[in-house]
Amino acid sequence: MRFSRAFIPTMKESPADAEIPSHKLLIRAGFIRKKASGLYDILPLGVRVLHKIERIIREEMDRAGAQEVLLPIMHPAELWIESGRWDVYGKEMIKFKDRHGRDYALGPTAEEMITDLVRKEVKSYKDLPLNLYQIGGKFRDEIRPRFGLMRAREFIMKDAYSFHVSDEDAEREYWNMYETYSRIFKRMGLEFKAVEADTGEIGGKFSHEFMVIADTGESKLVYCEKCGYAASTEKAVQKRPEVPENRESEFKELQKVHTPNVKRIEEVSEFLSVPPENILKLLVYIVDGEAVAVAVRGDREVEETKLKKALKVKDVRLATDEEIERFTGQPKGFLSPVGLSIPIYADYSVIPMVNFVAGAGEVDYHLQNVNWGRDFTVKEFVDVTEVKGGDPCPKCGAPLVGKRGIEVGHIFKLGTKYSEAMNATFVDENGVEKPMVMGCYGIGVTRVMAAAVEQNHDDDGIIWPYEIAPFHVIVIPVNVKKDEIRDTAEEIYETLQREGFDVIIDDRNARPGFKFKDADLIGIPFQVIVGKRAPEGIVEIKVRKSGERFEVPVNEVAKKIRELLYSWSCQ
RNA sequence: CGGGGCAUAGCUCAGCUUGGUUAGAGCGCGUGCCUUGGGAGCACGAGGUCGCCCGUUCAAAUCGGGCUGCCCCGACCA
Repeated sequence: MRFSRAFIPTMKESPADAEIPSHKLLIRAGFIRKKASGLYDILPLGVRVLHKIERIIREEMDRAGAQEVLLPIMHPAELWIESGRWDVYGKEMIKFKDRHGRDYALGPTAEEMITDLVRKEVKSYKDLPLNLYQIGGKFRDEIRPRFGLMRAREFIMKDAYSFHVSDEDAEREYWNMYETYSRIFKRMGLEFKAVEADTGEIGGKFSHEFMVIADTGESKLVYCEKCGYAASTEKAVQKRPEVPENRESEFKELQKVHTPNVKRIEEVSEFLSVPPENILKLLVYIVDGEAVAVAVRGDREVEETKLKKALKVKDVRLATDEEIERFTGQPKGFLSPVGLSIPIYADYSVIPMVNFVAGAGEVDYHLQNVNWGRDFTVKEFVDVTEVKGGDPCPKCGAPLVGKRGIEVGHIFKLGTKYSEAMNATFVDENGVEKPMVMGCYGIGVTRVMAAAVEQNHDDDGIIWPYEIAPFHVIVIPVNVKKDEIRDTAEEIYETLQREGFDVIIDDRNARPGFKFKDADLIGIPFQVIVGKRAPEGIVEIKVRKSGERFEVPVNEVAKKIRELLYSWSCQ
């Protein structure tokens, strides 16, 4: 590719509506352009990266025994009605009618479509297992598209669905996909972590998310370097503490203290010189329409996904100030568990607490030496607070590491939810008809591109991992008007291409600084700079990632790049 | 959908508070000169129904109302 002919519109300034590095840089470096909220044009450089990502996915999926298909993105409503998701999925789906007035949707995911295909064609256990995948456009009318490609309304996804005769076989395939995904993200050169995840709407026994580690990630995760435990904070569990022996013997007398205008935990902590760990935080939640109190240790935060699961409810939200007063008869900021009329669920973190501080149920007063069991009744101890870095691992007790991540892959065991709803059955070796057991496995292809940038960039621009870079090498003649420089650059360009590298030559008649800036911004791993020493047959290789520079003879450029690549792969 | 903000040249933004000549700058774009190891310089030039509609006024980018689009904060997810 010749830069002078390439459609690579770079720019010096970031668009005003871009917030995070990947969004800014992908636009500045000419990979994408915004069409409308959550909709992006993918430009040639972007397409090159996506193709590379897709190629790795295809190779690994095929190797794992999956087969590629391509289903329509326009889904007939009947299938979604049949699975019961036409209304459940609701506003997230783009729905429309054709000229005959029939309902359709643009597919946000394809369980129905694939199940319909398989139920029609597969009747016997002899045809199972089956793992089918596709790579293509998906549409979700997100409530709030944001962060560029990270949460777009139209995006590219690899979605795979597997069908099995038994739960055991579905589980075997689940772990097959787990290994496959690990290989995929490793090959892409990304730092990632597979974590236990909440199964959400889909349900099922377990599920893993694949997170690309990045500070700007929307998801939080914790992992244990000692035993390997890793989980999304929506899922990460706390070990249930033992109730201390003879705790009653430590109980002190309940006391009411005047705490004028002291509401927040930090304020209470400071005013009474009590650490937050010995203050009870009481929150009122509306769960499926009913008010409940949730008690947690003062330094902990409620994780609503866990709360939802622990209480086995669909909807969870914090009560408004008005609702708090109405349901508890107590003022916000001084809520007391003592004499509270609504049920109190207490987090595990409350179990070991003794003689703690809590609100007194009236303005400007707190209670000291409060004890659960004596002063109020806990309806149930539940695990509902967010696990953080530093907390003990629930498996082995070692301190957990906390990180932020970008969810780029998710694998689920679906069970028979869709096969039962849609009557996808097979006949087993005993002639018995059974529903197929399913699994599903997604990778956000466009999101991977954004995540890769989020994880690999610096002040000058993108730093692509070699495997998914739009080009491996950019050849930069510093002055195309000087024959020796231009000719040497052209020679290197052709040689590298012949040697199998993806290479672009910056043959534009521009000043060197201008070209260097573009090369850094676009993030091509190797820059071959052809300058002053070209007449002596010496050029410079600059490594984008490290900034290292090497002077090498013209005929050893490919060799040197190979050496560098080899040394990286050994790390 | 709730809360907040923005909308002026391709991009980033001034001007608006206190209405009044021909609406500006930098970057980018075109032409010429000059320049070639980190987004050079000079000259000339093109480019705008000031998001849309309604209103107030002798007069609206500027004041008021409505609409639309976009962004940020919460519930969703690859």
